[in-house]
Amino acid sequence: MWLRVDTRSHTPMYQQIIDGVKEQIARGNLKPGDRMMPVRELATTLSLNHNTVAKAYQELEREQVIELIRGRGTFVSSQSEVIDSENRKRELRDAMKKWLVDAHHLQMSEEEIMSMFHAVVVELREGKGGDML
Amino acid sequence: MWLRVDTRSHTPMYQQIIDGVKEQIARGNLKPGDRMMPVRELATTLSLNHNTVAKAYQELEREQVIELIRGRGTFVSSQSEVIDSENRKRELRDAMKKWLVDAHHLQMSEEEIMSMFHAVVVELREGKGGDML
DNA sequence: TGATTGTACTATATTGTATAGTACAATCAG
DNA sequence: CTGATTGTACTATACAATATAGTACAATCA
Repeated sequence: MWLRVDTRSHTPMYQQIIDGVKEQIARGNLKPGDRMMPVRELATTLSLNHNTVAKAYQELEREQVIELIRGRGTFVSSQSEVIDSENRKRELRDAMKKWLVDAHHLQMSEEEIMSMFHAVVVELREGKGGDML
Repeated sequence: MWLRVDTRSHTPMYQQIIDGVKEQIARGNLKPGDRMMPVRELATTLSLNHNTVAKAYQELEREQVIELIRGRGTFVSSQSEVIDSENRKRELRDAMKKWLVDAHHLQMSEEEIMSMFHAVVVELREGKGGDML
């Protein structure tokens, strides 16, 4: 079906859910208005506690990626974000810097870095067959 | 002088030290053979416990970025890494994917993404005036 | 009404992070 | 050799983040 979490990973499970949902939206596998799995159902599917899933969903709502409606369910937001974009772009820029520093430490040339960058761009642009959600 | 840590940040202080040292090496402000601050001195400078700094240094040594010599001090490694590069490149690729998904969620166009990417590359290439170390 | 769904608690356990203090070992300058 | 410096290695402690478990409540809808 869809999302997988890695229990052994160092990144928290609720964070993995957040990342996975965002990725599926980015891939177009989840579209605005789509209804998502209920917290309890996703929890049992992933062998997690429903509170953990709820935490992920609530963070996604805080970021305006999804909308939580009690009694009805969870839906992908129609205008996923827009807000807060300046702050988040600054964070993005910092993340990119850190990424490049690590790449430099791997002695990657600018050409190597560029080609890896483009490869991932292409993978995301056409690869609907993701392995996450 | 050099490195700063943000106590309120969610990223661990020892991790901030690791990132900062790597960045300074990437910038060329720290060169192979350079002697680094002793753990106790850096600890008091940053108002941290010496064990926290030692942990950061030991992780940097594990990654072969620096060399720790008891009684003498800490030195930037002459051949900083090379090892383990395949695994680390895979991690890098994953990080890049996550980054691009986030960028997509900020509704950044490929052109915007590219220009941010290049801006950071240039900043790292010529910007000796970093604010970290 | 009854099932489903999100929400909100409390309690508990585990892990990562960081501090504090102490002690030891290797190195080097004097 | 002495003494200071430096990295290393413990123990103990505290705190926060993460996750589980269980329960209960509120809104929605068939």
